[in-house]
Order: sequence, then structure tokens, then C-alpha cells
Amino acid sequence: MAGVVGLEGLTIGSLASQTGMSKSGLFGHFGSKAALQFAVLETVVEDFTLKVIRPALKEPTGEARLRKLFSNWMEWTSAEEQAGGCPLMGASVELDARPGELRNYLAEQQIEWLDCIRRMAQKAVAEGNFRAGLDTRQFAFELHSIGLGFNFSLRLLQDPDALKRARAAFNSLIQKAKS
Amino acid sequence: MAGVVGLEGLTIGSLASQTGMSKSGLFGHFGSKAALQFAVLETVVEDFTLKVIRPALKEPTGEARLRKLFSNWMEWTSAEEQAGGCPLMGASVELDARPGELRNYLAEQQIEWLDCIRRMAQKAVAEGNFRAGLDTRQFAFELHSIGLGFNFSLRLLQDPDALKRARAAFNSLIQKAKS
DNA sequence: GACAATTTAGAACGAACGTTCGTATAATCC
DNA sequence: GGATTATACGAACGTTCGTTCTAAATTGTC
Repeated sequence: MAGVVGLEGLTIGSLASQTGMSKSGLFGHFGSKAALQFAVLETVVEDFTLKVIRPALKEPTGEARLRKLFSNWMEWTSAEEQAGGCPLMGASVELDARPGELRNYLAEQQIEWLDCIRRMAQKAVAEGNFRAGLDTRQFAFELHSIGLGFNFSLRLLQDPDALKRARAAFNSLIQKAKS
Repeated sequence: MAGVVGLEGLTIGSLASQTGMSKSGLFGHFGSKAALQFAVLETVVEDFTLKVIRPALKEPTGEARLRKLFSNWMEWTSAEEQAGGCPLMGASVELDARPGELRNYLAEQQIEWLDCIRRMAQKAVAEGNFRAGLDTRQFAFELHSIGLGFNFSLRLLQDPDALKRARAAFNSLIQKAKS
């Protein structure tokens, strides 16, 4: 629901009726709407870690791991359960101008995400898979941008070629990192 | 205001008090909240065309025009008046799972935007500035992705290097289009 | 099986939501 | 200059918002 209507658009009443509970019954579990929003965001981050990052860590370091990370990410973003597209990207746009704990938490997590990409790229450099002197922060920026573009093309434009486009961009990014 | 709280988060009451008008007085100009949202989005699109696209059309076709388009876009996205980041990107994420006239209008405009980029790239190909056989739709996808990444890094992460990163990505995209 | 703790429900709260109505003022037209 | 049309206002509508309170039901423990 938060993916469709946003974390602010999410209401306790509609969430309660969706789950078959009473408003106050559901409310009791959280104590405030802000706490509910935080819990939602925390759950999303957990899910992301579990389905995107963790499985990639089982791959050998370097390019293989990055490829796995990317394909997991694309799968997670386009999953049907994410009715409104990647909820993290949704929250990023929704919260970027609303100071508060929620925003701070999200920003932290997203910085960590970019750093995770950076570290993987750095590993690929160390192993000689990527060229020495590669700007790995720039690499992370560009990889993340591809994800944002994919989410946009898939969700708003409903472009059937979205995944193809994202994959092509990713491959050329990898290529660029090598030479 | 819509950029900060979203098109749905925008309320007639707060907008009225912000403008110094009464709720009903402001409401009378639009007739419904949906009409207000539409008017806001239309105004944003107009502004975007005026400040990003139109000035670029005065440049010579090809790479120069694309460079101007990109720099205008970055300026518009990071303008202080856009308190909550590029309102079109904000609306894209907010509306992508909410069927309706508003969503249809936005999707149309964004398709047109991508096509505008594609046409400029195509012109650069025709003039021999970009390599023959370049996938210009792919080019548009990647350019747009850079814009999304810039907005993200600037607004959520508040990364002081955001513009530098976006420019570097753009330059390497241009480079790639040539060879 | 009694008791304590947790979980749920129901009713109600003040505030804010979008919207409607009747009315008063300001601008425009013949 | 009087009739007409815009424009703005204040008050109120019914609804929904997040939240609080109290009571009933459920669960777990000895």
C-alpha cells in the first residue's frame, strides 16, 4: 500500500480494513502513524537486503557478484508485490524534502546501498577485473541511475523494453569499467 | 508546495493560507482538487518547456544542442524554487501506480520528453557527430537515467558532488555515442 | 483452572479534509 | 449609471484523519 499511495498517503483506517482489523486494534501495535511508517520502511529495507544484497554475496567477488546484484535488483524492482514500483525509490522522492527521522533513516540506508555497490566495484578493481584507477563512487552513481531509469520506464511509461534497456546500460557500464 | 508534499499531499487549505486567500476563494478558481492538480502539472510542464527545451533549440543541432539541453535540465532540477527536487520526477513516482487522467497526462509528457532527446540524438547521428547505427532510444533512456540519479543524489543524499557525477556520466555517454 | 499480560474492538475526540452555499465587493459592459 | 458578470469571502456540510479511552476477548503461565 505504501508503494502505491506513499508513506504519507498510507492511512491507518484503510490499512486496518485491508487487514480485516479494527482501526484502534491495528493502531495499538504501533502507537503512532510515524512509528508505523518507520516499521514499514524498516521492513522494506530488510526485504531488500534479504533478496537483493545477501544472495549476491554468495557469488564470487568481482564482476560476477555485481552482475548478480544487478539482476536481483531488477527482479526485486519489477516484482508484482511491489505494486507501486521500488518502494525505496518511491520513499526517496517522497521524503527528500521532508526533514525528520524517517528521512534520516532512509538517507542512511541509501548511502549504505551506494557504498555497497562501491565496495563491490573496488573489489573488482583489486582483482584486476576492472581497470586500476576506476572511480568507484562514479560507478555506483551510474549503476544506481540505471536502476532509477528502469523503475521509471517500467512503472510510469510501462515500456516493455525497460528491462532490455537497463541491461544494455548495465553491460556498457561494466564494459567501461574494464577499459 | 506540490514538489515538497506531492500532488496528493497538496491541500487546498494550506495552499490558500500560503497565498493569503480564503479556502473557498481559491477553490472557486479550480472547481475541484483534481482540477487544481492538473493545473499545477500543466504549469510545471510549461515551465520545463520554457526553461529547458526551448533555449536548447536555439543552439546548433547535434552535440551542442544536447549539451545545452543537459545543462539547462540540471539547472532546472537543482533550482531553489523547486523545493522538493524536479517536480516531474516527483510526480512520476507518485502517480505511477494511480490510474487516472493526471497519470495519463504525465506519462504522455514524459514520453514526449524522451522522444525529444531521441530526436536530438538522431540529428547528431544524421550529421555524423554520433556514430551511425546508434540506438537513440537507448541513448535517451540513459540520459534520462542520469537526470534521475542527479535528482536523487542532490535531494536525498545532498551529495555536494552530485552535479560533478552527473556531468561525468553525461560526458562518457556522449563519448560512447561517438565511437 | 485462576491470574496476568497481551491483543483486539468499539465509541468518541478535535482537527483537517474537499466541497457547497449564500452573499458582499469589484470589475465590466451596454 | 444601472445591470451583469467575476471574484472573494465566511460559514457550514459530511467525511476521514490520527489518536485516546475503556472494556472484552484471547493468550500464555504456574
